[in-house]
Amino acid sequence: MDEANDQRQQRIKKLEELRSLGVNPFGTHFEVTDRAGQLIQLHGKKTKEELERAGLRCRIAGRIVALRRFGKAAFALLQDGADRVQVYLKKDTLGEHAYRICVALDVGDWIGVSGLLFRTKTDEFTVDARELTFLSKALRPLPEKWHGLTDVETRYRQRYVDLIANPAIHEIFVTRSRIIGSMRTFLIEKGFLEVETPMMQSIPGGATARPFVTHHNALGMDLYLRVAPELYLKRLIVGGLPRVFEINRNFRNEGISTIHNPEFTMLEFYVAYADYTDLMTFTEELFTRLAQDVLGATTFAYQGMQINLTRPWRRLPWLQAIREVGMQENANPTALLSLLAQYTKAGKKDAKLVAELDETFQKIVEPKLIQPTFITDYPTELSPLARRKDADPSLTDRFELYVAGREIANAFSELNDPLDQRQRFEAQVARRQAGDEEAHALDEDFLRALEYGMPPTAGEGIGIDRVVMLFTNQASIRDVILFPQLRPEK
RNA sequence: GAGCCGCUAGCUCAGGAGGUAGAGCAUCGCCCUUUUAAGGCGAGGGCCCUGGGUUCGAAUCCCAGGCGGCUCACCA
Repeated sequence: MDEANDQRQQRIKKLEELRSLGVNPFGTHFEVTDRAGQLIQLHGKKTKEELERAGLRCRIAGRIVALRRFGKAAFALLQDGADRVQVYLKKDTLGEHAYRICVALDVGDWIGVSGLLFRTKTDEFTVDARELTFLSKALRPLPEKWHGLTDVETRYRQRYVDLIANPAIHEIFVTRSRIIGSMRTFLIEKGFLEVETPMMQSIPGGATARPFVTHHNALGMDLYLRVAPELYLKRLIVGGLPRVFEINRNFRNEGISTIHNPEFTMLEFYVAYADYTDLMTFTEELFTRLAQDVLGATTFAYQGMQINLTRPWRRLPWLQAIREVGMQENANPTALLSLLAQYTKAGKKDAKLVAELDETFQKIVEPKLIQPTFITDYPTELSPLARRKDADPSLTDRFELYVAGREIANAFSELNDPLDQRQRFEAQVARRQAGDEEAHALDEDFLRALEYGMPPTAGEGIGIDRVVMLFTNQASIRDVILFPQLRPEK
């Protein structure tokens, strides 16, 4: 009945044919001694004659992604990881029994082959199969060979098909892994200890964001998925671990967009005895290293912009950025000037003015920060966990890094004065009571930890998904997350 | 959450002055032992996202809903 099952029915029929040949369509083991990529690298340049003389045997496995049949022979294109190699299946060579297996093959099936390397008449590097082992049957057809899979919804929902059909997507996630690997190596080289802190927290802290709530049955209590690991990592600094980092998921119960997924990956690291200016240098070094490792260059294109990571990067105080960029871009410079004047007069403590300036910054300044820029000296009002500037306690020793008009990192000298931290928490609690669901809750244990003494410390968070977007030239965060959040089908 | 756009065969897409649906690839049958978008001949395949409405008649027009994309709002 269901015509969606038409091709599926055909494949089930072939599956039964395999069984009748004594072949298990879902096998267990195949000794792989070669990888397609290796074979191509080692022997792919050899001439027809060289290959013939060498008589190289190989044993590979993979998925059939294309199948060109003749009467008594066939060419199968085998996908092995990121690489593809052609296999020649000939009745005379394989024998009657194995060739009957060939007849039951479909695109999508997994097979193992051992054979000899050669070149065809058309000079294609090919494995001439001597043995064929059927490994696993695919009951569903793969997307079409030229256009592949383009439907965005299917690509996200059925990422497994996307990965099969679109090699470029595969490549993005290889790059993602390399970026994270490179970060980890860099940090470990610099003497950091990798740690893991709670994802389930009874008091969600470390960022201004709405948390997800979950429930622990045995404890009979609600828990929150963390919005940031910050407060736990600082407890470790108190505990005497001078350099720690964590690469893990954060969860924020907020809107979804091309740059927001409810769960996202964050690198946070903390350095005792350092301040935020040290971290600017450190960040430049880290990104230079990443770019070199992943792209082999420190300039690259992102969505039509040419990004140049050459050091040093611009450093621009927050207020100055608003004044400079705001005056160029703002449709109403007079209003902005009066806003800035009011703010200065109000002793920089007026929460409403700060909020207005913050809005101006986000709307007008952010999109203009294309080349890597450190925006420094954020108002204390906006930075409840950051150390105050000695010269101006209304501002903090903090920076955010912007690249391609987007916030990539946030860092500051950590507030280690437990009494000041208590006051800041209390201010947050007041905002929470006034209805701000994103304001921090007061974490008594964190304050207790600070009272044991935290050395001067600088800490930073880097949104890894956004870094991956940058280095892989992707416009949407969904294209750098394997399984982005979607509503359920139906 | 709001606006705009999309949803038709397994995949990629046509069709949309209203008359119950087409192509290519894939599938199935026959031929074919060096192809690579293999080829030749033939065939089958559709809850046209869902539910209402208008109409003699709806894939097509109207309303509501679902899912997705983009933009905006909020955030990293």
